[in-house]
Amino acid sequence: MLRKNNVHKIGKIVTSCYNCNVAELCLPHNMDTAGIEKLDKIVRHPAPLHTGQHVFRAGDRFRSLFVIRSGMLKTYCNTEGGDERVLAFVLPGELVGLDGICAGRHESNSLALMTLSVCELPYDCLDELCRELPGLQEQMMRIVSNVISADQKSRLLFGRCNSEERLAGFLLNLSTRYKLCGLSATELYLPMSRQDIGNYLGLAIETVSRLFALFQEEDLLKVNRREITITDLSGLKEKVQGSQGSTSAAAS
Amino acid sequence: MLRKNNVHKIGKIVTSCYNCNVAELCLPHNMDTAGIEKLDKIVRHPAPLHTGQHVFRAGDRFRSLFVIRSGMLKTYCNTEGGDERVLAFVLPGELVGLDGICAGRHESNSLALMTLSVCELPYDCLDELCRELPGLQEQMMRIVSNVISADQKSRLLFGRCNSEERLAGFLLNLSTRYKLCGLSATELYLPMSRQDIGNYLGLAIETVSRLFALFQEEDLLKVNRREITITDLSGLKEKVQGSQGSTSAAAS
DNA sequence: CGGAAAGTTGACGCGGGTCAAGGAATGTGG
DNA sequence: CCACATTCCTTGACCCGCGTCAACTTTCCG
Repeated sequence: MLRKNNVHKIGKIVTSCYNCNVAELCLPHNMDTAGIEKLDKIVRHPAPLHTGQHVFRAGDRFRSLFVIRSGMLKTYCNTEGGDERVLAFVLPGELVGLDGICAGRHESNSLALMTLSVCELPYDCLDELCRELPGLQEQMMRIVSNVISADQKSRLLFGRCNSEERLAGFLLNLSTRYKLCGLSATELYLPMSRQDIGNYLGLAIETVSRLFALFQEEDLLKVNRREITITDLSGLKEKVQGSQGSTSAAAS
Repeated sequence: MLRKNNVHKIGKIVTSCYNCNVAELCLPHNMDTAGIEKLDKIVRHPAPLHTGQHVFRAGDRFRSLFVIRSGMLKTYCNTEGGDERVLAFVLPGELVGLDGICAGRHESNSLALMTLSVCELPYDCLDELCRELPGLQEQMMRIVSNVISADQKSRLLFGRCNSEERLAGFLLNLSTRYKLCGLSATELYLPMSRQDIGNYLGLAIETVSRLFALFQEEDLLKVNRREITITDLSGLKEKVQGSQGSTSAAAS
C-alpha cells in the first residue's frame, strides 16, 4: 500500500511549466508568466521510460538537459575495469545532464529505476532563451550552484565516517528530498536495489542489508523490502552527527 | 630546488585577461578581443594572500567568483562536530565560489595553502556581462559543467577503492592538473599537509605517510617532505586500475 | 636554544569486506 | 495451476586493511 501510494504520487504527470512545481529547483521558479510561456514552448515531453531504460548513455552526443517529472533515475559510470559506480539518485524536480555541456558528450549514464517521465530541455534553445530572459539565466546558475553545493554536501557525508553514518545520512537526505517533491518524508519507497545503495555509499551489499536490520532493531526504521518507514527521525539524525548530509541534492 | 622552481612558476603574476592563459579553464578561452577587454574591466586583483588566510569563509555573503592566478588553496567545511573536511584543492586557472550563488552565501571556506593571488569576478558584473557577450555565458556554462564533471570523476575515485588506489589517483589527478597549469607533471610540490591529504582522501594521516613510504619503496615516487617526484607514471596508473581519477578538476 | 607542529614508524584491534549458504519474491514455460 | 530458474535480499563465519594509540624524529619559528 505504501508502495502504491508513493508510486502514484511520483507518477502524477504535469502537463506544462505552468503547473509544474514538483520542486523549487525546477526552472520556472521565480519567473514571470511570459517567461514561463516561452520556456514551455521549448520543453519536450518524451514518452515515459520503463524501468531499465536509459535517458542517455555515456558517450551520447549532448543535446539536452532533462528534468525529472515523475519517477526516479540513477546516474552511473563504468570504470575501466567494467564495473559500475552509482553517482546519484535523481528525484522529480531535479536536473540531469549538466556534465555533458563541457565536452559535448554525456559522461555518465542515466537509467530509469521505475517508470519515468522527464522534461527535455534542448540546450541550444535553452541557451538562446537565456539571452532573452535574464531571469532564466540567473535561475540556471542558481540551479547549477545548487547541484555543486549538493555534491559538496554529499562529499562531506562520505568524507570520513562509518557505514552507519553513511546509510543514516543517505536516508535523511532522501527523506528531505522526498519532502521537497511533496512526498512523505517518513514513508519512503526506494526503487533502487540494495546493490545500488551499497555501490552509491561505497559499502558492500551485505553491509547495507545488515544495517537495515540493525536500524530496525534499534527502532529507527521499519523495513519491508524496498519500502521503509522512518519511525525515529531524530534518532537517525543523531547517527549522522559529525557531518551534515540532510540537504537537497541533484545530479550532474 | 624543486620547491623553489615550482613556487616561482606558480608565482608568476599575470596582469590582465589578455595574457592570462594559466589554464584552458579560465574565462577568456575562446572569446574575442573586445569581449576579453570588457571582462578585463570588471576583474579585480586583490592583494596576494599569505598562507593561512581566507579568500572567503562559509557564511560570508556571496559577491564574487574567484579564479586562482597563482598559488594553491583548499576548500573545506566544518562539520557540526567541529572538525574539518577538505573538499578540494584548487590550482591556477580553476574557479572557486560557485557554491555560493544559490543561497547567496558561501557554503565552504577557501584558504590559501601558500602565497596566493586570485582574480575576483564580481558576480553582478559578470552576470550583466554574460547578457552582452553570449560567448561568455557559454563559457561560464562550460566551466560549470567541467566542475560538475570533475566532481563526478573524483567521486568515481572514492567510490570503492582501497587506500593505495586513492592516493595514486590523487597524485595522478594533481599531475594532470599541474601540467595544465604549465607546471611539471612529474615534479610536484604539494603545499598541503599530510593531514589535509588524508582528510581529503578519507584516510588517516598515518596511512598517507605509510603509503608514501610504500610507493617510494616500489620506486614509483621519490618523496622529500612536500616535494614528490613521480618516477614511474605508468606504474602509478596501474594502481588506479578500476577507476578513472586522472582528469582535470576544479572546485565549487 | 626551546617548544610546537608536522611527519614517520610500529603494535594492536575492530569495522566492514569477502565468501558461502539459504530464503523470499518474481518470472517462465508447461 | 505448479515446477523450476533467476534475481534479490538476508544472515553467519572469517579475516584483513586501515584506524587508533603511542613513541620518536625532524622541521619550523620565535
